[in-house]
Amino acid sequence: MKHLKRWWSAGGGLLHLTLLLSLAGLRVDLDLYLLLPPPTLLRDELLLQGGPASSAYALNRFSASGGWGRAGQLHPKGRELDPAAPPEGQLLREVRALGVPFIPRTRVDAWLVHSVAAGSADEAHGLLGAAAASSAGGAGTSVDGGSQAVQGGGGDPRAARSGSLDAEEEEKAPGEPTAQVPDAGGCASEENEVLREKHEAVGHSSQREENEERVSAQKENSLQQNNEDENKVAEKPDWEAEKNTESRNELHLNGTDTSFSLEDLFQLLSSQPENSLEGVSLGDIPLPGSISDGMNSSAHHHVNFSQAISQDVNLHEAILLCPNNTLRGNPVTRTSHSQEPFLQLNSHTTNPEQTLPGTNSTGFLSPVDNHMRNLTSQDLLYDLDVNIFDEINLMSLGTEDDFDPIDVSQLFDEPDSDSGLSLDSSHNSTSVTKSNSSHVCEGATGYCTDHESSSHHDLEGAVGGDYPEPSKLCHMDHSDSGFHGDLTFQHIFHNHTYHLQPSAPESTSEPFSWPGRSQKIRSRYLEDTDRNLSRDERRAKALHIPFSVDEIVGMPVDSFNSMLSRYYLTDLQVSLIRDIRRRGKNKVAAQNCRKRKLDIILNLENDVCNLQAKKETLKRQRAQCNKAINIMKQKLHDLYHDVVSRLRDDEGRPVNPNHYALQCTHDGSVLLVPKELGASGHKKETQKGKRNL
DNA sequence: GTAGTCTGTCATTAT
DNA sequence: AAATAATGACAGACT
Repeated sequence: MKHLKRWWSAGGGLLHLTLLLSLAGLRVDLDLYLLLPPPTLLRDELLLQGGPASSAYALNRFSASGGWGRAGQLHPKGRELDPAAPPEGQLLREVRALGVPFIPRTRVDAWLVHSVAAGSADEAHGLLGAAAASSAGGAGTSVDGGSQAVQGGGGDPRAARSGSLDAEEEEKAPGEPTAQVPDAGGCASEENEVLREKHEAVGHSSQREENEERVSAQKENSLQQNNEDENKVAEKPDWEAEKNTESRNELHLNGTDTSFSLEDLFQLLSSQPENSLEGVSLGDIPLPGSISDGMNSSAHHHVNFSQAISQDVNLHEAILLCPNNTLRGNPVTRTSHSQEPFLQLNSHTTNPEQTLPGTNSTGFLSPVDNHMRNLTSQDLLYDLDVNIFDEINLMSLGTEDDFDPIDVSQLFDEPDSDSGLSLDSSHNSTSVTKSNSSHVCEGATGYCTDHESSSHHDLEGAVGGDYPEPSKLCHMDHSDSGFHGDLTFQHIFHNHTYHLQPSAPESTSEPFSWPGRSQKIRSRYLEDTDRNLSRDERRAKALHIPFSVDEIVGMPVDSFNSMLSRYYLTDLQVSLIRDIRRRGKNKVAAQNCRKRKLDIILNLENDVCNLQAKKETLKRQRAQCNKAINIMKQKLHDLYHDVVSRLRDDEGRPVNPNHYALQCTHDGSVLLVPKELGASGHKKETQKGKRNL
C-alpha cells in the first residue's frame, strides 16, 4: 500500500471496473483495477522507486518458478523458464513482501501486474503482441501496435505492425536477451547503457548458464533489500530492473499462454485514444493528465466495452478514483510510457487477501490453480477462444465445490452450445478473443467514433452469414496468426450472432425456431426444405427473383407484364420468369386436362352403366310383351275354334275349322270363307258367310 | 426387375 | 398476332 500511496500522491488514479461476464450460463464477476500513472511519474522512476516495477520482478520470478506456468515447458516462442527460479511459494511471499498493492492470484493477474507495472505501454504491447502472436497456436492477435497499426488507418495489418516490438523479439533466437531499454522521458541514460551491458552480459544465451547463479543471487539480494528498506530500492542495480524487463518477457511468454484476454483489455484501457467505455464516461470523471494522455485525447472519451469485451460483459459498476486531477486530453504529450495502468483481475473477490477456498499456505496456489496449470498444458487450450473462456470460467468456478473444469471445457467444445457471449460480441469479446481487438483498434483510431454504427451494422450483417471483410473489422496486426484469429473471430461471432439475432427471413420462413437444435439438424432441415422446392422455385431462388412462383403463375397477364417492366430484371431473370409462368400454367393446364379427361372417362363409364341397365329393362319389357301377345293369340285361337265349331254348311254338316276361316268385313259383318279360296274369294265368301250367319 | 401410376414438361393445336 | 388453354406424348419418380 505504500506504493499505492505514493502513486496516489503523485497524481495517479485508480480505476476500478467491475465486469460481469456471462459465459455459457456461467457468470463471472471480474473486479478490474486500473492503476493510472501520474503524469510525471515515468516508468524508470517507478522502477527506481521499487513500485510496481519491482513487484513485477517478483512476479517474474514467480512466473519463472512455474507458479502459473509450466516449469520447463517451452513457450511457443521457444523460451525456457528460468530453472534457477525459487519455489513458487517463496516467490509469492516475495511478491507480497514487496508491497504490491494487488496480489495476483491467477496467471492473468500476474500478467497484468508484470506487463503494466514494469514496462511501458509500448513494451507491454509489444510483449503482449508477441505472446499473442505465438500463443494459441497462432490464434493470437497482436495487441501491440494498437496505437500504431490502428492509427495507420487499417491498411495491411502486417504492415501496420512495423512498430511493434514483438516483431523484433520474434526475430531473436530463443534465450537471446531482449535489450529493451526504456526510451521515454530521456531515460536512456548512462545507467541504462551500463544496464544494457550488464544485461547483455548476463542474459546472453552463450553466457547465461555461467551467470545464472550470479544473477539469481543478485536477484535475491535485491529482493531482500526491498524487504528491508524500501528507500534502498533506488540503490538496487539498474540491471535488475532491466532484468525485470527480460523476466517480464519471460513471464509473459512462458507463464501466460492464456493472457490474451487481458491484452485486449489492457490495450483498450490504456492505449486507445478514441476508445470509449460504454457506461463509463471517462470524461465525466477526473483523471490525471497523464491518464488522459494515455487513454484519451479529448475530454469525453467512452471506452466501448461492448465492443471490446462482450455484449455479455456488463459494466455494472465503474468507479474511478482520483485525487484531484481532471481528465484532459493532450495528444501531443501522449506517450506510450504514460500508459502504465495497473490492473488486477480478481475473481469477484475484491479483497486481495481473500483467497480462494482450498488455497495452500501461500494463499495463491489452490488446487484450482494447479488444475488450471494442468489445463493449460493441454494443446487444446492454445486455442484462443477456448483458452480465454476456460480461463475465466475456471477462475470463476474455482470457488465452487462442484466445479468441474472439464465440463466447462465441454461447454465451449460443444459447437452448438452457446458460449454465452451475446451476438453483440461483435462489439464485444475483445477481451476474450484477439480478433475482437479490431474494434478496440477502430475505437483507438477514431474510426469507431463515427463509424461505430456502421461497423456495428457490418457485424450485424454477419448475422446472416455474410461476414464483413476482416480488413474492415480489424485494422490491427494479427501477426502471423491473423488468419487464424479471423477464423476464430468468425466462429465466435457467428455463434453469438446466430443465437441472439436470427435472421428474419429464416425465422419467418421456418415453421419453428431452433433454440435447442443443432446446426446440423437445422442444416439438414434446410436441405430438405430446398429439396422439397420445385425446380422453378430453386431456380428463382438462385437468381434472386423477387417473386414467388405462385405469384408469377397466378397473376393476370397485365399485372405480369407491368411487373416485368416495373422491376429491373436481367434477361435471364425475365426468361426464367416467363418460363416459370409458362410451365406453371402448362402444369395447371395439364392437371386440368387430366382431370377433365378423367371426368370424361368417368362420365362415359357411367353412361355405359346406365345404358346397360336400360337395355336390361327393355329386354324385360319385351319379354313381358311377347308373353302377353302369346296369351292373346291363344285366346284368339280358342275363340276361333269355338266359333267355327258352331257353324254349319248348307247341308247341315259341321264346318271343318281347317278348311274354313272367318273374315271380318268393313261393315262389321263376319263371313265364313274356305281357306283355299284365299284372298281372291275373300269378298265373295264374306258375303256368302253373311248370308250363312 | 417389371408394370402401372402420377406428375411435370414439351410440342402442338385449338380457342 | 399474342396469350392462353387443351392435349398427346414423353420421361422420371414412385409404388
